Amino acid sequence: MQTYLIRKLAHGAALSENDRALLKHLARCTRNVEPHKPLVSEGDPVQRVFVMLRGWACRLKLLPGGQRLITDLILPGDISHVQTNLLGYADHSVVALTRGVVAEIDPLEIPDAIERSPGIARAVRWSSLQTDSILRQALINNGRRLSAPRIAHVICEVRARLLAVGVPVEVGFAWPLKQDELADVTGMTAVHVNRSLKTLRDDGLILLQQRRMLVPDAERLAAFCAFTPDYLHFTYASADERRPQLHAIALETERL
Amino acid sequence: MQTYLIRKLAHGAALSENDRALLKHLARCTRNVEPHKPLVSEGDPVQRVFVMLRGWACRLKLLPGGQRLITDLILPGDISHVQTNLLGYADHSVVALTRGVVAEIDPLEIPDAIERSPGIARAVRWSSLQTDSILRQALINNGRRLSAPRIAHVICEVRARLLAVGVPVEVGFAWPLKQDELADVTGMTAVHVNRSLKTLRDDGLILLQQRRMLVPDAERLAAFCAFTPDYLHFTYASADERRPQLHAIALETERL
DNA sequence: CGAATAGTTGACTAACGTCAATACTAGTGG
DNA sequence: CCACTAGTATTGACGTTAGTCAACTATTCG
Repeated sequence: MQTYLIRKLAHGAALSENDRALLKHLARCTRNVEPHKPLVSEGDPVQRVFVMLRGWACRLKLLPGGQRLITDLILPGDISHVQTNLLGYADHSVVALTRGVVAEIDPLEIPDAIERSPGIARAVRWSSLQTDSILRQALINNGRRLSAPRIAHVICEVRARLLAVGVPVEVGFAWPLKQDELADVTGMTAVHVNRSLKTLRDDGLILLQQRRMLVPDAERLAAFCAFTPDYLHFTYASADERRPQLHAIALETERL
Repeated sequence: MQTYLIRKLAHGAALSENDRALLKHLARCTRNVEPHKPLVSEGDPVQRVFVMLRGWACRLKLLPGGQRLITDLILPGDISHVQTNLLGYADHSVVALTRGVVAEIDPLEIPDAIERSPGIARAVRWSSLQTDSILRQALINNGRRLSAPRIAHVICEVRARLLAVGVPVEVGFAWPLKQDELADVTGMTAVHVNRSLKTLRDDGLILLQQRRMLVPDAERLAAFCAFTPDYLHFTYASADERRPQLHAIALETERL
């Protein structure tokens, strides 16, 4: 169950068997979540660190006018609120986008783990560095790209992040984002997202139906939106670790 | 010289006299910087942590098409690249926007300081939390606001951040951002920034001339763009600490 | 003083938002 | 199995916002 977490952190540092066991132990308290149910609400006291073990979630903030914006997509393996317990309350909400499983970690256990394992210490720092980098990239994406490449970039990023934790994206992958949610990710309106998705489909850049996304030619989509995965900093782990049991899972999910 | 740094960090944690001395010692190596000169270039090896002691800088990333976007404004007291040395290279550039002074800290000295002082440990974590929060707010600002309130929000934020480290904003403050730079902050074009600034001026919300910004009615400007300073998390320090020696500094910054 | 840089303005175009009607889909209960 | 419903997706007509191009003015600096 904690596989995604370990696969993700393995990109940030070499993890020994001990480190992996320690991580599994840390993320031992799991909880099922339902779509659209908030994991954390803005203003709530926060005493836990979350790890997304399965499914998607997002951080979002509300504007006075009732508008929303999704600032981060939280994918399997991602850690949320590493430092937030410092404030004592959440300055943004975290909402599940799919059915899923999260682990809750007592933040008091973390310093101990960090002290015992330099690998974990490094990996956790790397992870928050990655979060920052993704945020900055989103700022650029939303600020300096037209609608279609903007959406394409989100798709490329999600695909790369899923690939990095071992989801077999080559055969298509679950795409839970509704059009209004994608609008809140990209700072657009749902209607315009619809039109932009249509052009991506019409140009054969994506195949999206029944909440499944297939990118027939990843290079072409990346070229279309000038996506380069370097800002994700997925460079540390071995290729093995990045793409495990491809064929096994491919068979499983063959049907589109 | 390190006053801004200490004033800023004092918002994140209570700092003893010892802590302050330690911070001064950490930031002892200072360097003058010139406007538009990069402090760090994307791809460069990074072995230093920077602290902005005087003047403004920014982080920016370039797009293939030659477009730029400024992801962070770095104001006096701000720390840059706390964790980046983990990657070994810079994934974005840092460029000075004004003449100024930066301190360079050897990252190897930081763990020691953190171990010796819980106050500094907490303050540094708080600082990177604030950076994250500012990034998320920028995403919302640029994604869900029209041009004039978007710019107004940047002005409100800068004003609040300067106020928090003791710059006497009530009498007007130095505003080094050229219109094309403000365009890169907000994800707009310079022409449209110009028009939006004009409407802000025409509505009496700001007074901007000769690179000096005066906000005659901060509440009105904040209301105009629905700015609330809570995401900056400037809540820890005492009011004294936040607004020290108003007139003394007024003289000081007049020259900058 | 002239050259370079920054700011301003107008006319026009492209991108995106708004409103509203319609179609599709999945789940529900008869 | 068929309505019925609520949520989601799609499409068109139209309005608004922001971008583009280009001329012109103001400021700065050598």
